[in-house]
Amino acid sequence: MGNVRQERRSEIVEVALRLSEEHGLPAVSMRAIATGVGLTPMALYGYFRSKDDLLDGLVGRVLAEVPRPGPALGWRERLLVCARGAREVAHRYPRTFPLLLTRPVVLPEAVRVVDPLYGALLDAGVPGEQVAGLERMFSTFVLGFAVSEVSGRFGEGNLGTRQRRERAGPRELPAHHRLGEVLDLPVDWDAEFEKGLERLLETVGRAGSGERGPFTDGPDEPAVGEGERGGTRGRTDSDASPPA
Amino acid sequence: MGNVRQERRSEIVEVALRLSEEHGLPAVSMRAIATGVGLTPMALYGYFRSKDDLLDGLVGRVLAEVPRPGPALGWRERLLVCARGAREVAHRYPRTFPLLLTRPVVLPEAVRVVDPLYGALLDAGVPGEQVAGLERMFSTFVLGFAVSEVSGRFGEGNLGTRQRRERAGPRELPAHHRLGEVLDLPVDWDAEFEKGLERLLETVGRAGSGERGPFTDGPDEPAVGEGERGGTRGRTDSDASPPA
DNA sequence: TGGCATTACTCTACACCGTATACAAGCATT
DNA sequence: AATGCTTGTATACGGTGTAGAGTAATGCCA
Repeated sequence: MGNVRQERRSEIVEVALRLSEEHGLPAVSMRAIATGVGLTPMALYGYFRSKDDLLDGLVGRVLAEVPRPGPALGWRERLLVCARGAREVAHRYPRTFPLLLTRPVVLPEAVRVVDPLYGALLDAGVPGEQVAGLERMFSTFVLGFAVSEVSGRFGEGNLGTRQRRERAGPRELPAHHRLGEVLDLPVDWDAEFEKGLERLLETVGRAGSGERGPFTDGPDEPAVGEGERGGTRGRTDSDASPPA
Repeated sequence: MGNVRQERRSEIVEVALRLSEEHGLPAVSMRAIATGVGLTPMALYGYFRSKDDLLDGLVGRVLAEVPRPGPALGWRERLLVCARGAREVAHRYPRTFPLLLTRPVVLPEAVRVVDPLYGALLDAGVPGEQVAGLERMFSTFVLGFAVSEVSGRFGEGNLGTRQRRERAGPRELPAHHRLGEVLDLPVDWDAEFEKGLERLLETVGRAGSGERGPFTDGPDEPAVGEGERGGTRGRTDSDASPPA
C-alpha cells in the first residue's frame, strides 16, 4: 500500500512545519527538511514534485486543524466556530499561517474547510447565487485579519502610529490628528475580531432574510427567507483540534 | 542635493516594478535589477540597506498610486474611491500587488493612504474608538479581495470547483452538492466587489448612526470599545447612494 | 535459483541568490 | 596639490532549488 508513503509524506510535512515555526518560513529549505527527516535533499523529490508542492502540503497540514462543525449547531454558531477556530490556528502557527494568503489555494483541504461555511450560509437563508460571494467576503475577513495580526501587518503596536503622526504635520495627516490619542490606546485584538465577526454575521443575517437595507437599491429577487434566530452570544469555545 | 539620489532610488524601484510585472516577483533579484539600471548588484546597496528595504520601496511605489480623495466628496464616495482605486492598482500591477499583504507595512506611504479612510469614517459619525478597527476591517476586505483576485487564490475558474465536487461524494461536501450548478456560474468579480463594498458601507453607516442591529441582542456587556454613543461629530454629511 | 525491473535513495553538479569585504576612480574642498 | 567623500566595481562566501546519473535493496517471475 501507499500507506507507508503517506506516512513519510506527512513526516516530511511535519518537519517542515516544525522548522517553519521554530526558525521562520525562510528557514524551510529542502536541505533543512531533508536533514530533519534524516535524508538527502533529493530524496524529498520522491514525495513532492517541487518545493511549491511541498509547501502546498504544508498549507493543507495547517488547514486540517481548522474545525469543521457539523450541522448540529445553528448557522451562527457554525460560522463563529469556523472563524474563531481559524484564528486560533493562526495563533498556533503564527509563522506558517501567512502561507495561506500567499498561495493560490484550490487544495482539497481548502474545499473541505469551505463546505461547512457554504452550509451555514445556506441555512441562514442566503440565496444560492450569493453564497459563494458571501463566503469569500467572510473568509477574506477572517484570513486577512488573522494573517495581518500574526504577521504584524497591523503594526506591532501603536507607537509607530504616534510617532508618524507627530512627524507629519496635521496638514498631511488630518484625520490622524482629529483622532488624536485614541489611536494610541492599546488594541484588544480579541474584541476587535469579535466585533468584526458580529458585524459580518449581521450582514449574513440580512442577506438571509430578504436583504433590503436602507441603501441597497436596484432590483433583487426575494430570498428564501428562513433566517433562524439563535442565541448569538454564546462564546462556544471551540478548542477541538488534534494534539499534533 | 540628495535630489539626484532620490532620482536613482526611484529609477531602481521602477526597474524592480517592471521586472516584477514582466517576469513575476521571483525574478526580482538584486542582480537583475542592477543590470536593469546598468549597475553592479552591490551598487544598489548604496541606495537601499537590503533587498527587503528595496521591496519596501516597491510597496511604497505601488501604494502611491492609490487615490487619496480630499474632503470635498461625501464620506461614502471617499470610501468608494479608495476601495475601487486600490483594486484598480491591484489590476494594474497584478504580480506586484500581493507584496502588500506579505510585508508588515508601517510605511509612511501606508499611513498616508489610511488617513483619508479615517477621515471618512469620522465624517460618517463612527465613534473615535471604533475608527481604527473599522478601517482595518474595511482595508482588510479591500486588500484581501484584490490580492485574492489577482493572485488566483479564489480559484482561477469554477472548473476546479466542479471537478472537486464531483470527485468527492455528497457525504464529504454536502453543501457543495446542495448548491449544485450555481457554483459553476461564472463569477462577476466587479459585481461581487461592489456588493461587498455596499455591505461594508452599510455596516459603516450603522456604526455611524447608533449601531444596534436586530441581532446584536443578549444580556452581554457592551461589546468592547463601544462605550459611548455617536460621540464624535454626529453625522457631518449624508449623501445619496452613488451609481455603481 | 538466477535474472530483472522497481523502488528508495544518494552523489555530484549547475545556475542562481543576497551580501560582506576590499578596492578604485571622480570630484569638492582646503 | 593633497584630502577625503561619494559612487561604483570585483571578488568571494555560504546559501538556494533541482537536474541527472548512479547505487543498493527489494520483490516478482520463469
